[in-house]
Amino acid sequence: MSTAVSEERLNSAFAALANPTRRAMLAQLALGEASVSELAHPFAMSMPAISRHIKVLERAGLIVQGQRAQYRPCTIDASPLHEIADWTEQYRPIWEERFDQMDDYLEKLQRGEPTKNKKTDEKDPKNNE
Amino acid sequence: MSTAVSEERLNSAFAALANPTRRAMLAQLALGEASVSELAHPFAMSMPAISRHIKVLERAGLIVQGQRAQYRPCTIDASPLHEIADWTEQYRPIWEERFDQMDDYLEKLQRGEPTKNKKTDEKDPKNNE
DNA sequence: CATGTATTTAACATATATGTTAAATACATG
DNA sequence: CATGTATTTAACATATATGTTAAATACATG
Repeated sequence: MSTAVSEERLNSAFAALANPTRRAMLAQLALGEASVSELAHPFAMSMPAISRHIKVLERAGLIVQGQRAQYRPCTIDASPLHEIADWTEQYRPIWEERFDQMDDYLEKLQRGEPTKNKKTDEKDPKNNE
Repeated sequence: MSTAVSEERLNSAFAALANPTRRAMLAQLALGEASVSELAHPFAMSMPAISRHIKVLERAGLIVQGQRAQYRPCTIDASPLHEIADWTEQYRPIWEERFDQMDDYLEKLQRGEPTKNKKTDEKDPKNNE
């Protein structure tokens, strides 16, 4: 029951989130279910465009689309966000510059990728700014 | 000194991370600085392709590229990852299904987007699985 | 069942992403 | 300075992303 976070799932989730319209839609869905038209409302964009943004979110597993009369109510599914959060947290020691806590971090990385462990003895990651 | 996380920065960071080659490069850079060729090594891909992946990471602010003789050593800059982590954390109450803790969350969202606060009274976000 | 409302699909245009090979550039060095 | 090593740029091909308008589909309802 650990993290079977496939590369593919990260690909599609990151790609879906790279678009501000889709992030705004997610933000709205965080407030509760919404129909396609409701999701469309804030945007100066045709319905087909909206519909496709929704499809992208759905294929990324970020939303689920139901069916109620002629409406397709959308609800958020945050599990891909959870996966992204976990993925990102691996790098926390870096942005916090806590190189002492890097060990667990390196282990985690190595599980996913047998890199050949090079010069980790560098200390200042931004010396040419 | 709060979070001036522009939409643009999120766009470029998410887009950069949507590619598994680039995520693998970041993972390697987390182990320490690496040259372009070193970053290229794990991949069956031409140098120009590698070079462009690096440019994408650089434009997203995820790496900084130096200059040492004919090498362009790359170093990670995790701040966009920090921003993504922060952005993602907003949704934690949702994937943890802690709707009681949703309040702070909603505030945060509302700051970025004056949504018209609809039916938050729904409880089961995945009723059609 | 004709009509209205909600949504998707088709067909298209354009931009961006991702890769290639060949050539250019930049530096180090005998 | 000729040559080798590292990297980028040019020119190109192809796929995917993002948007449009027009038409189709699906359901509700007088």
